[in-house]
Amino acid sequence: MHAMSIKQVAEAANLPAKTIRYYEDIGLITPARGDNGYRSFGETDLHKLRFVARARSLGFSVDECRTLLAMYEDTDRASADVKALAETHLTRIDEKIRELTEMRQTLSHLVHCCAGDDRPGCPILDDLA
Amino acid sequence: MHAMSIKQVAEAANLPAKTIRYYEDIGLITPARGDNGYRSFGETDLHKLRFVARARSLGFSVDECRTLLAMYEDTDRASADVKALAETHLTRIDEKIRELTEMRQTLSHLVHCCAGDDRPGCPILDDLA
DNA sequence: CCTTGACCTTCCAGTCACTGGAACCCCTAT
DNA sequence: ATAGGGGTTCCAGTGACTGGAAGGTCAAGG
Repeated sequence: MHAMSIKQVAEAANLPAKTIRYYEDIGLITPARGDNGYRSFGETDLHKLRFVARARSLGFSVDECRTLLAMYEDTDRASADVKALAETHLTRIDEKIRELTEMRQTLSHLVHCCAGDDRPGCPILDDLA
Repeated sequence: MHAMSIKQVAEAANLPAKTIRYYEDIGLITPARGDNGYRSFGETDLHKLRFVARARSLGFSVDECRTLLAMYEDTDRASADVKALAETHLTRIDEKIRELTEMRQTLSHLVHCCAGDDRPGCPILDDLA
């Protein structure tokens, strides 16, 4: 038994303690409690937290993390289901990249056109207006 | 005088009426009021709303839009100030693109590795775990 | 035994930029 | 008179935390 305090598990999962309490609040994890009411995290909790942290870092929403966790625990589900979720997410990422790239394009053009000196005339503001 | 109702100005600025009320709430615009208490938008209001809509579409925060509007109205300010703001924002965009591209990279690799059939084994979940 | 300090607990509020909805007012046309 | 299509306010919710207040718990040191 390696029961951990919230601080220890936070360290181990590389997540703020606040976030871990929040994840319990929304039912992502359900750590045990000691006699004093303190949370007591086991290996399984740590594993889940790391799983979620990784998925979050890949941009999945917390709700998707919940689904992914459920899929991970359901050893019978088809890999196609996971793939579908990941592909949807990939599409979303591509869309965001596209939007940002377009912004970048326009903005970088404007910045390039702006003298950036102490005179008032500014093509950036002119474009916005 | 082309006084407009909120619906008309919303149409003209291509913004939801709700958003325009919100912009008034936070002090971005201060439309006049008619005898019946209805908002009455003039050309200046429309111009500001379009300005903000354009800046928002380039990814500036609402607070930055406020600053940009102030800069636009201050005919004495240096173009360097505007450029600095835009460059900071550009850096932020680049950073986001970088993050998303990294996510995309990892995720697309995983998706590619996943059979996506009715068997349970899935490299995507294996990576998360 | 008492205190100090580090830890833990809960709960409430705030973030950002809206968005939805309820409850109500105004105006015109039928 | 009523129906509709405006308008108004205010309150609550979104996502994923984050900050802070008020208070409980525990081990070590004086």
